[in-house]
Amino acid sequence: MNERGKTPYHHGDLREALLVAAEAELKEKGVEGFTLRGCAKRAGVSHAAPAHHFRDAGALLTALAAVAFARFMAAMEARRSAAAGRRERLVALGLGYIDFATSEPALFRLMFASDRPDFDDPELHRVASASFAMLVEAVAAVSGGDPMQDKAAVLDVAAAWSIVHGIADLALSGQLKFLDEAGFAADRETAYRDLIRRILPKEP
Amino acid sequence: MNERGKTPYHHGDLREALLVAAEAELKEKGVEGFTLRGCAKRAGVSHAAPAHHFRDAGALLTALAAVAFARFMAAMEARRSAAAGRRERLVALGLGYIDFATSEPALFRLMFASDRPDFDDPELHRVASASFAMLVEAVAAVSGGDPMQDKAAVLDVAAAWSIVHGIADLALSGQLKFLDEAGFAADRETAYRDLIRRILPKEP
DNA sequence: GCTTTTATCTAGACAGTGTCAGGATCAAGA
DNA sequence: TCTTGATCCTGACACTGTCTAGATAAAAGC
Repeated sequence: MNERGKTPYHHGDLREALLVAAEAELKEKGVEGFTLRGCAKRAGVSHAAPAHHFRDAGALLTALAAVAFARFMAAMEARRSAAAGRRERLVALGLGYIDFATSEPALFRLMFASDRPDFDDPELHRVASASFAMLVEAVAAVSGGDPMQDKAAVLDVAAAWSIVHGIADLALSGQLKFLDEAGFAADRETAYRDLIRRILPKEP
Repeated sequence: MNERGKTPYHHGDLREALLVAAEAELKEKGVEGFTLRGCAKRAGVSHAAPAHHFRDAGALLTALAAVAFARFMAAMEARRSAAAGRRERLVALGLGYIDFATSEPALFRLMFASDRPDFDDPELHRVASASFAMLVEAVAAVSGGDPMQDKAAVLDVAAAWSIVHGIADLALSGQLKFLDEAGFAADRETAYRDLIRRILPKEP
């Protein structure tokens, strides 16, 4: 350590600092403008330092995608826990999905529309599967059947995921602006709610 | 021209050749691995030659996205014209949407999940709007109201686009494989059809 | 016909990128 | 104290996109 606040030779927790830097880099430059050297500069470290913590740029993005999935699940959980009733909890889960996509577009693109992360990575695969399981569980609570056996329940899962993912991806790329011009500017959420409810299995 | 088949100094139609090369480059390397120099090499031309036809790499991808939208519309039209009945024609349009996404994943990503094309470009904006209009028209034929005025009809458009886009994007990134394991391997199309039908406005 | 203009393409250079090799620094254990 | 291993830096390499200057050929002017 250097006693007078100067930058010490060893960072302390460079791995964590690089993840923070990578997120900032991603938000500012986008997935396609992302730069490993830029991350190193943000973390105040030489351009080759990241290699000691991440094999290459893809590995850093893989780790970042993993923490993004964790926050993604938190966003869904936040909405779900505030809702009452099985149907409303599923709708809330979808709204959380959309919340995350629109508030963290860069991370969402990294997770669902990029080839740079290694999706065979065990940790990333784990959190991605966990978020999928959240959805399956919420759908099962509504439709009744076991979504991994009952053919109709499988379609319920696909329908729920597709409508929510479609809304999220289109909203993220600014392609649902026509909703505002039609009077949904004040609260798009009402519109989203209506859309999600359309695919729910019929009330018994 | 050089009479004995050697490469002439002037290409003849380099602009078109670059678009072909760019498509091959995109399919092979993906949006994030796309290289302008690689396109030049594929077209058998020096690395700086493309500058005379496209301002920069983004302009080439913008032009490519425009031709991709044209083919996108053709894929939807092919399905629609083979279907009978207003509802079935809308479903068919959606299947064409999904057809294109799964058969041309790189182009689809370029069109809907990339920041590299300039979507303010007049030509690109034109074809993108045209494909949107196709969808609006097909929905209007089913729901009755004017989708740009009637609030309910606007939601019908958003619902149709979202479910179809969601299916397309998830299928493209291999995230609907669970459908196969549930018995839809033989014909996913049946599953897609069922999903799209769920969001259609109720039959009168 | 011949010259001049214009469009097209090549060659070379520059800064910036990811990654590799070799050396410097420092904490911790022998 | 000395050695070991982890951490970080400097320098280099082959690439990238883009800029410049010059070469080539087709078209236009006379």
